[in-house]
Amino acid sequence: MSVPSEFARRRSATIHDVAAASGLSRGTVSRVINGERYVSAEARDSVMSAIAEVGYVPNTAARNLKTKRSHAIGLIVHEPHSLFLEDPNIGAILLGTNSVLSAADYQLVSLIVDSERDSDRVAEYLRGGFVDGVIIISARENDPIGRAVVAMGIPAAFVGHPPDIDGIAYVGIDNVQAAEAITTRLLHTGRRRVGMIASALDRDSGRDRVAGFRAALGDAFDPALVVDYPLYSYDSGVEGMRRLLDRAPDIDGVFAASDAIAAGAMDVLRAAGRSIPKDVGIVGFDDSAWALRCQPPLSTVRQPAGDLGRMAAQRVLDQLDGRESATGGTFLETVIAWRESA
Amino acid sequence: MSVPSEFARRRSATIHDVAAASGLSRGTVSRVINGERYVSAEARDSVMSAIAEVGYVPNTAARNLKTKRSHAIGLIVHEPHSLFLEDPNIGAILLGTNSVLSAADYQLVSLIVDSERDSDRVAEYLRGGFVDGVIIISARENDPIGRAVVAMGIPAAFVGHPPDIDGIAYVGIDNVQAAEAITTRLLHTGRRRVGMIASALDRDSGRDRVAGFRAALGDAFDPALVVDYPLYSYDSGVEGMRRLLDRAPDIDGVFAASDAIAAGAMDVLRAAGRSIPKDVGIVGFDDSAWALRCQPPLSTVRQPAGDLGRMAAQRVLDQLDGRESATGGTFLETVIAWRESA
DNA sequence: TTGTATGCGTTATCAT
DNA sequence: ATGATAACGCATACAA
Repeated sequence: MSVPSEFARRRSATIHDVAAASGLSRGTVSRVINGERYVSAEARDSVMSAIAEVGYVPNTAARNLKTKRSHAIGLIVHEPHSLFLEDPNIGAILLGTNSVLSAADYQLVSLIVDSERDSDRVAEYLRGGFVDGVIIISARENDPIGRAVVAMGIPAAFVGHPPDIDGIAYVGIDNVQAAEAITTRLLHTGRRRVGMIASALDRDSGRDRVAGFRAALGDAFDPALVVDYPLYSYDSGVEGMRRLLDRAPDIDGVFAASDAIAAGAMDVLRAAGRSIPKDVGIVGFDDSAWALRCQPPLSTVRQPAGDLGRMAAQRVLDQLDGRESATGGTFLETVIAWRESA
Repeated sequence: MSVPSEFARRRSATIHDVAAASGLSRGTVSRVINGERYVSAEARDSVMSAIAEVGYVPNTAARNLKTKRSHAIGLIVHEPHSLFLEDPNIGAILLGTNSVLSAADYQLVSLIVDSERDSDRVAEYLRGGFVDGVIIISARENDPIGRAVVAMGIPAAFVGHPPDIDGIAYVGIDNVQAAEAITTRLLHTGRRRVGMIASALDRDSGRDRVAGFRAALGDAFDPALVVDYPLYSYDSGVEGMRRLLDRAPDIDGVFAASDAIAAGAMDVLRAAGRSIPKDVGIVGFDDSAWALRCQPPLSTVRQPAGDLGRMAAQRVLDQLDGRESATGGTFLETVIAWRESA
């Protein structure tokens, strides 16, 4: 150990000091601070000026201890290193969540899980009463934190995809419907041999996109034209497009399970001398920063990431007020951003 | 008001319960929990099993109230909406900070400032004793939060660029040196007419990059070949390159103050029929996701964003232990990622 | 080595 | 409408 910082030593004004300065009791001061009824106008005034005079700020630790509420809500981001830096939706979800919580006077606290150790510490943090509720994005199946949250019964909402647990609230998009819609539009441009580069088949989102693709194709569906990779990455797109080209040189349409994948696929197509969209039409998923950077700009499914965040926050707030039970999914509409790649 | 959630009502086991279950006193239990000396092995054992038995978890609010420490450190992200989503460094800083704090068993708590209201609430949050220290990225000059932090004397470190306040710790890169280095390398490729698209001249980082550019050019510096725009964006690159081409059709080298700017400039150059790097060499700054997406890949300055985050965390930790005074800057080395655009 | 007692700053329940 | 007082769960100085 060493010298504690000067900050830690400092004592700031308490209700006690305010009471002394105003000549009223601590009870009355507390009532004024919490805006309760049954306080005279004059009492309120003198308390207010006493507060200003002594520079009082409420001590949250004490208040939390007493009320068992922290007025803070945690947002747990559980992404592997690389994806975290690349995923365009995380930032938007964050901002959306923050806007709703901010309006309700809750403090958003984001917690990053980047290691086993983090996982444990975050679980501890949650149990410590630092937060009244929690939003979890991109939970894995079999996630220890997810299970801890359920076990504790803390108000929560998952965003991204439904977890493998019952009795939990979640918000997401309808991946089946969205995939089917954009594939259908791709078909309407006259494509005959359409393939898919799928990804993350260990998650509902990944599986559902394949299901939608298949539904759109109907009888024309050919399993040989679907390849899949674990990660929604540019590299997966490169690999996948090569395989697809190998299997079906006459391919004229591609549905990529993410924009990053589409970007990789497009570079391979270009290198193979195919022109887009003349020879091959391609569509993606996410409407991320990749989409506009592609040449030509990519047609893609827009995820309402901000709304996802807002909705998740709202659902936690509702549970907090006992207005809602912690169960069931909410699905938000996606829209297709139709550009020049198909 | 409405029905409070069931969670809020729940009471979990306390030290009291553990004491009862183990037949020891609350004091001894507390000592075991905090790993203090002077506890017998048998006492420790029975406390441990009692903890497991009753499912005890420490109440952080109570502990904070008593110790005046929260073992949490805040990371304040103060970026305008759009930049927040685009800036590639923020995620890396976040991860770097988290790794150091995690190892020291501190919980990182990220706070987003996205509105005036947020600003106030975050200040309140800091005063509430939720965090023992704070890291602030991309603070503005005249930032109310920055001033609040200084006024409270809470251990802090700024990352990104030095604030306009004295007696504060900050970490950053040497923008002058980095800009000079990459411009020099650009000149060594034989360029004669080299321009710059500058940005954010209201911040040190922006001004320093111009200074470095100028230093590298020496007598060859021509003010007419420097254009500037408020935002480090793709659009600034498009605009800037058009102006530069207008003023100096014979331009053969460009230093863009960010990768996004470089990307915009490259698209304009291509549209104007200039080949890169044959006709014009171009370099950027940041080594962001843009750099690899450019055609050809962009030569650029790599910011050690992860290290910046780690260093900032370390400096806060040092202040917390009284090991360091809260003042002075730390500058980290940049490296140049030399690719094909120049 | 262990137990006892006190206080951290609030809110909330009583009287008044 | 206001004032006294008892918790909240913990750490710690002191006594044993």
